[in-house]
Amino acid sequence: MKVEEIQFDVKEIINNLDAEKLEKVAFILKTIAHPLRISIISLLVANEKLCVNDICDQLNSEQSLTSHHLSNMKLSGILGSTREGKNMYYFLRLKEVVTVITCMNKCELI
Amino acid sequence: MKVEEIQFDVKEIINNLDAEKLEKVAFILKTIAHPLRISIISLLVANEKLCVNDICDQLNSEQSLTSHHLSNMKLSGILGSTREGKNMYYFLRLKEVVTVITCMNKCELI
DNA sequence: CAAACATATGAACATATGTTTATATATAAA
DNA sequence: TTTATATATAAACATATGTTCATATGTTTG
Repeated sequence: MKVEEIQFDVKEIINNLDAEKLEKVAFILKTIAHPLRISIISLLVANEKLCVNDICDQLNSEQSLTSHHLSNMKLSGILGSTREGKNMYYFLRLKEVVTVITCMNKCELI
Repeated sequence: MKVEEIQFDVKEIINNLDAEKLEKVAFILKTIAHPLRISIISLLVANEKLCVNDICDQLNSEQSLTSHHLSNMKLSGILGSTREGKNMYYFLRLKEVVTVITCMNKCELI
């Protein structure tokens, strides 16, 4: 796909991005734009669901900090959670996040 | 494309996202994740280059605020600028941003 | 060079976000 | 029902970000 074609697409796309949608997009981007959060999301893309301990172990992150980020992302609708015994399992709300993840990897950065 | 296929792709993708790249991605996302900034970028996708006044007029935004955001985005490498007489023209560094914009519109949000 | 125009910048402030520490709550197991 | 385990939460704090206002800088024009 050539640059001009991409650009044309983008122009089309931009015309359909009303202010309200822009704010939603900004909101979701801002919510995941943090290294630890992206790492968490990465894990959850690969794993379907994980409990807090799993995540802390794999990322070498503190329990409390991790929990804070998980709650925030849950509040924002990025993640869901479900309790199983002592563990709280978090999972992706895929529809909203997968395309963002996919996009991120497409970005050719710096 | 079915969800399972997308998910498979994403798993592949995630495996190639090393920590360094994650931070870069987080950085660029954070930089553009703001309504005014996205609006500015929208304009610049549609227009190739615009001076500060053009942008303020079209977005009904304050000169100083707009200028601050423009400088920040320039510092982050999102935008470039070039002076022509009294005017300072800003433009997109397309390679880094267009795919992000394109992605944003694909996100089916809330 | 003075005035007008376009843009940038610094200071002050408000608000949001991220982090740590300590502690509370929920569940399971002894 | 006490203890251990897993997670959540509140408070305090540090830092980052966004905004406004006033003013400085750069450029053109008279």
